[in-house]
Formats: sequence, C-alpha cells, structure tokens
Amino acid sequence: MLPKVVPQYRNEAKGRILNAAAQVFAEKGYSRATMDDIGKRIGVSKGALYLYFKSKEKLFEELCRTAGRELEENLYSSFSEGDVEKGADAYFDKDVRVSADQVTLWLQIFTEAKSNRIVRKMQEQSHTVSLDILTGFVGELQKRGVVRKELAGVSVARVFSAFYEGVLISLLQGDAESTARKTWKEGLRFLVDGMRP
Amino acid sequence: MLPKVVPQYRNEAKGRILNAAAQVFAEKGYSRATMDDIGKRIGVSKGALYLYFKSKEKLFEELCRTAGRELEENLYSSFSEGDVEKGADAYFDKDVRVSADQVTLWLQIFTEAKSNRIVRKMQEQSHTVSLDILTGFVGELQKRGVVRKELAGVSVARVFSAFYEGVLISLLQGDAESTARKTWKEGLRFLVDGMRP
Amino acid sequence: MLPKVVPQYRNEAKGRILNAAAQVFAEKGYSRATMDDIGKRIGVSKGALYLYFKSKEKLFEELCRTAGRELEENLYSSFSEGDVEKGADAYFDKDVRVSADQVTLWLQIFTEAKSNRIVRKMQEQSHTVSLDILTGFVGELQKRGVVRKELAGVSVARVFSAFYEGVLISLLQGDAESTARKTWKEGLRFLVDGMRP
Amino acid sequence: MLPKVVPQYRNEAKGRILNAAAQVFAEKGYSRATMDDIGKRIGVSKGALYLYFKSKEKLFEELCRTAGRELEENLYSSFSEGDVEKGADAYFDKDVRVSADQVTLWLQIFTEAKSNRIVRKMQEQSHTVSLDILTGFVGELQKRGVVRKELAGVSVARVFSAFYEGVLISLLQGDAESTARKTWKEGLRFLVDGMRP
DNA sequence: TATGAATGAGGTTTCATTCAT
DNA sequence: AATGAATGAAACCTCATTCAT
Repeated sequence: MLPKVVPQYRNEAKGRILNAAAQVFAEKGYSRATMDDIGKRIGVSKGALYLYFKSKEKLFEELCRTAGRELEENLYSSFSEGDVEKGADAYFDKDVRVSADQVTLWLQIFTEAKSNRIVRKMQEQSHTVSLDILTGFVGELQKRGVVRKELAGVSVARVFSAFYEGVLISLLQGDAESTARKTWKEGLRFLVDGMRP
Repeated sequence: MLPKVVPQYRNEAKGRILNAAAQVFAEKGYSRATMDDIGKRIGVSKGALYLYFKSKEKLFEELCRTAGRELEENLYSSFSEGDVEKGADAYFDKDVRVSADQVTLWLQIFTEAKSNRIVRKMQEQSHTVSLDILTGFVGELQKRGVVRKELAGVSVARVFSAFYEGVLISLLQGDAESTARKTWKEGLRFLVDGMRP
Repeated sequence: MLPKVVPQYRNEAKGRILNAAAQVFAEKGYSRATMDDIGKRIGVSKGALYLYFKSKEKLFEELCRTAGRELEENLYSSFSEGDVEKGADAYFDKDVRVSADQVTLWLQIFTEAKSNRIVRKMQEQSHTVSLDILTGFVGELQKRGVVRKELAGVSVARVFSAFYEGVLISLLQGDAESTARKTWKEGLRFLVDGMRP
Repeated sequence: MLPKVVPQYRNEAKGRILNAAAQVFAEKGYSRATMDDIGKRIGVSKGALYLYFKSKEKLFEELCRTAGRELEENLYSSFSEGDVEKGADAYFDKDVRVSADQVTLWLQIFTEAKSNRIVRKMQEQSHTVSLDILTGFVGELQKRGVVRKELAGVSVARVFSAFYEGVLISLLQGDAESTARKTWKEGLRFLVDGMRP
C-alpha cells in the first residue's frame, strides 16, 4: 500500500492497473482474462480494481484510449524528421520492440471492436489519425521529389500503413522479430523504389 | 436395422456445423459465441453438436484446419497462372469477397492461437505453407526476369504476404472493400516496380 | 427430474419455482433471499432457475403478477354473495389463513415497489382494481339500505380497504391470527354500524 | 490535549448519522442502502460511521429504537387532550406529514424484523406500548360515555391501531396524502359512531 | 476523530457439458 | 441421432468492514 494522500496517487494507481491489464489481455485475450488475473499481476485484490474502473469493459476501453494515443505519438515523433529509413526503424522499435505484447493487445482491440461500439469508434478514429499523419509525411516526400507527384497522398499512405500492419501480423504468425524487421525494411525499400519519379 | 448411409451423412452434418460455427465465431468472437448460438444457426439443438465434436475447442480446431486448407488452395489456384496482376485480383476475391466474415474468423484464430497449442501449430504451419507457395511463385517471376534474380525468394514472399495481410487488417479498421482492393492493387504495383531488375 | 416432453412441463416447473420463491422471499426478504436458497427449496440448482426466469428481478415481478391476480380473485369471489359478515370471513381466510407467508410477501412487494418501476405499477394497479371491486360491493349495500346513500362509494371502499390492510399489518407486529381475526370482525361491525342510515 | 466536549459532540454526531440513515433506508431499503450512501448524505466518510456504530445492523437497531420512542411520544402527546377528532388530526400530522419517508422506514422495520431478533423485539414492544396508550385513551372515552362501556378497551384500541396503520399503507399504495387523511377522518367517524352507546 | 484505499466473502449470471428420454 | 433440462464451475461485481495514515 503506497502513500495515498496525494490526488496524484489515484492516477498512478490507474496507470499500474492499466499496465497490468495490457499484459493480461495480451496474454489471455479479453474474454479469458479475469479481473482476478489483473489484480494478482500487481498484488492487489480484484475489488480494488473497481475503485478505479467501473467495469472490466470500461477498463478495456480506457486501455484502448491510451494505446491509441501512444500509437499516434510514436508515429508522429518517428517520422517527423523526414528520413524514411530512419523513421521506419524508429517506429518499428517504438511500437514493437518495447513490448511484443503491444501487438497482441492491438489484436484484442480488433476483436473487441466487433462487439463494443466505443472500442470500435476509437479504433476507427485511430486509423484515420494515423493515415492523416502518414499522408502529411508522404506530401513531404513528394515535395522533395522522392515520390512521384501525381500519386494521391492518402493512397500511398494506405499502402504504407497496410504493409506495416501486415508486418506486425507476421509476428503473430510466429516470425522472429529480426525476420519481421528485415521484411519491414526490405518491403519499404521496394515500395519507395516503386514510387520514385 | 442399422443405418446405411451414416458416414456420408455424418460428414455433411459436420460440414453444416462448421459452416455455422465459422459465422458465429466471426460475428461474436470465440469466447462470446455459445454452443447454443451455433446450434440455432442451423436449427439444431446444442446437444447435437456434441455428437459430432467433442468440445467447443475441438470444433474450433477443426474449423481452423479447414480454414487453413482453403487458404492454401486459394493461394495455389490463384497464382498458378503466373500473372501477378490477375492472380492478385483473383486471390483478393476468393479470400475476401466471398465473405467479409472470413477476415474476422482469421482474427479469431490469431487470438486463440495464444492460448491453444493446436491452433497455434496449425496457424504457424499454414503460414509456412503459404510462404512456400509464394516463394515458388516468386521463383517463377525471377526466371521470367520480372523480379531481380539476386533477391532471396522467401524474403520477397514475406513482403507480399505481409502486405496482403495488412490490407485485410485495413478492412477491419473500417475501410470499405473497394478501398482495400485499390490499396492492394496499387501497393502491388509499387512492390513489383521496386523489384524490377 | 420429472418428465419433460410435454410443453405443460415448463409451466409446472415455473409454478414450482414461483412457489418456492414466494416462501423464500417471504422468509428472508427480497434482497437477503438468494437464487441458491430458492433452488434448494425445490432441490434444483440455481442455474436451472435461469431456464425459466431471466433474472432474480424478473422472477420477483412474475411473482407479483400472480400474487396480484390471486388477491383480486379472492376479493371478488369472497364478496360476490353480498353478505358482509360472511364475505369478510371468507376473505380473511383465503388471504391469510392459506399461508401466513402471503402477508410477508405482500410486504416485500411494498418495499421493492420503491425501487422497481414494474412492481410499483402492478401494485398500484392492484390497489385500484381492489378498490373498484369494493366500490361495487358498497354500491350493493347502499341499494339494500345497509349503508347511507349519501356516502361516496369509493370513500367507503377506501376505509374498508385500509382497515383490512391494517389488520394484516397487526399480524406482522406479532398479533396471533385469532386476535387479528377478532379485530377484523369487531372493527367491521363498528364500521358497518357507523354507516347505517 | 484531550477534547473536552466529547460526549455532547458524540451524541450530536450520532444524531446526524441516524437522521441520514433514516432517509437512506427509507429511500432504498435496508439492504440496498450502503454505508457509503449514508455517509455521503451528511458529507462524512463511511469509515467515520464505524466510530459511532459497530455495524450497519447496530445502526439500524438504534434507528428502530429512536423511531419507536418517537412513535410513542407522538401518540401520547396527540391524544392526551381527550378529543378524538383533534387527536387524530394531530397524530396523522406528526407521524406522516413531517416526512412521508417515515412510513417507508416503518416498512423497513417490518421487513428486517423477520431476520433480526432485536428489531423484532423492539417492534413488538412498540406495538404493545402503543396499544397500552390507546387502551388508556379508550378508557377515558368510555368514562365520558362516548364509547359503550361493555366493549373491551384493548380490542377497541386494536381496531383503531389497525385502521391507522392501514391508512399509512394506503399511502404506500400510491394514494395522495390528502386522500389518506380523508380516509383516516371518515373511517374514524364511522368507528366512533359505531361504538356509541 | 476522520479518511478512503483495500479486502474478501458472497451474490448474480452465464454457459460448456452431460444425460434421461 | 436428437433433444433440451439440468448441473456446476467460474466470472463479474458489490459492499460491509478494516486499517494505515
């Protein structure tokens, strides 16, 4: 039991729970994961979880929210410097390397989106925002003459996005991280070469 | 009086159940789907399902098996003619167009693979077989001088595979089927152009 | 496990459950009573209860419905013959004598009416119907010159109704049934005498 | 530095809590009411309640005690002047008018009496005391020739008591307060007329 | 004296599985 | 082969009570 006086304590506690939940959901899937599992992961009774989240579902939704935010931040910070190769590397690292579980959690979000309207909305919005960021980046590349000017930015962005997500999926199919990284870099090279003026 | 046509009938019945199960699992996810849901879909009591499958889990495993087989068959038949563009179109149609649910079922398989060894094995094997088929096809392209000879066939196959799966994911993120198809075709064009000698 | 083939079986099963529930709710109150208690009372698992009622709340609502119907039937049949004294006796017997628990169940309905809209509606309607029946009966008495014609029928009905319910309450306060019956008969006598032309 | 006014303060605090508890129990019923609800009603943490009452049950018992005392005091003071009509009015006002919740709280006591021995004892005692007070008052009426001398005082008292309680019940059945008051006054008139020598 | 985070027992509900018919 | 009533384990959630501060 940590100090509880400060209001900040509440946020820290929520953070710890969200962390544990991310792991447990990733490992066992949303439905199989129990509140007990999550509580035990941080040595807390399941009752305590309900002090911070109204229900398992709300806890998951909050998790989606933070996951979505992180994703967008990573995307933005990785590609803001303008170098495709470097950005791609940085992004892959931030998104995957930090925790392989992140990918599985992302999968859970897809599954739950089918039955939870809020999750679905957040996921769709996250997709849109990601495409926007990427589209902006593609515009830069076009200005610098790296990508043909007549290509529609958003279409190109979709191609990059799909390819990246496919690489993540390959991780779930049993590919090693190093293999996935190689696929990611090679594929990017092909794509960029194919887009040159 | 013993029944005579039993084995034939038995397989048909299993087929009907697998069909129904595929739909229900895709719609509600493995955990949320109930045996009752599946039975009702084909107007059969849930008790009857146990005459054909030992458990919900076994039923799902069988489903994975057939889904894997179909996937491989589609892949093989689509690309056997040797034309990338045509093959890609045909494949997209077979895999997605038939039923958008197919994609969600595929997602369920990923999720369950984390907690079911048999499913995981089948999924990994399916991945391997798919890569093999694609690698063979890439070899053809290299022979015909469409793809640079110094590229490793399996690496190129991984790139194609990842990109395709990413396109499927985009469907789950809310993209329209027509959009996904466009992304699929444009991306392929970039990749092939980038691989040219 | 009784024979289950007939559709009637379902209604009998519901009836058995409602019976058990009436007892348990009367003994322990709605909130303290558990589904397990109810199931055990008729040697059935609590899971079985959910085959017949969607929830504890719905089970209670159904119970209110049947209780309300019985009340109205008793009232009607008891007083239909036109003799106050006899009718009063018969009614007291039917309502109370059959099962003292009936009174406590009735109390539960009052309590739950505060937090369950459906229960409240049914209870209010039951009150209205009861007053209607009694008002009709009072009209008869007025025609026969037993009750002053200038009295408003419904007001007189209210007085009777209130007095009857107060007698039931006295049972809950620990009065013996014989005492309550005496109070009921004496009070009625005073009321009728006080209403004479 | 020891606090000086402790005992005084302690009683005030208990009073405030009992007040809040009376409201909350009346609104939500004993079981549904939470210690948190009660605390919040007076802006105090639920932990604080345990400084004054050993448990939720004890708190309720204390509440019954004070409610019983009030009831008796009201009864006594209302009818001490000897005028039936005036007394009846005054009593109705004190008991009901002050707070309609009072009636519902009284209902809670009945319900809980079934499962709490102490509550049951207090409630029965309260019933007895009330009857005693009323019996004394009936004796006065008999002396003054308003009520037939051959009637047993306690029986007459029971009739009054039952009728009064029935009127309270009619409030819970959805009758307006003005309707209930009218029923109370009319019924009393009938009863008194029926008891005249 | 007062707080409110934490616990854990206990209740409701769901559902895979069994089995008598 | 088929049914569907019944079971019981397991999950979610609530809340009286405790206790460190």
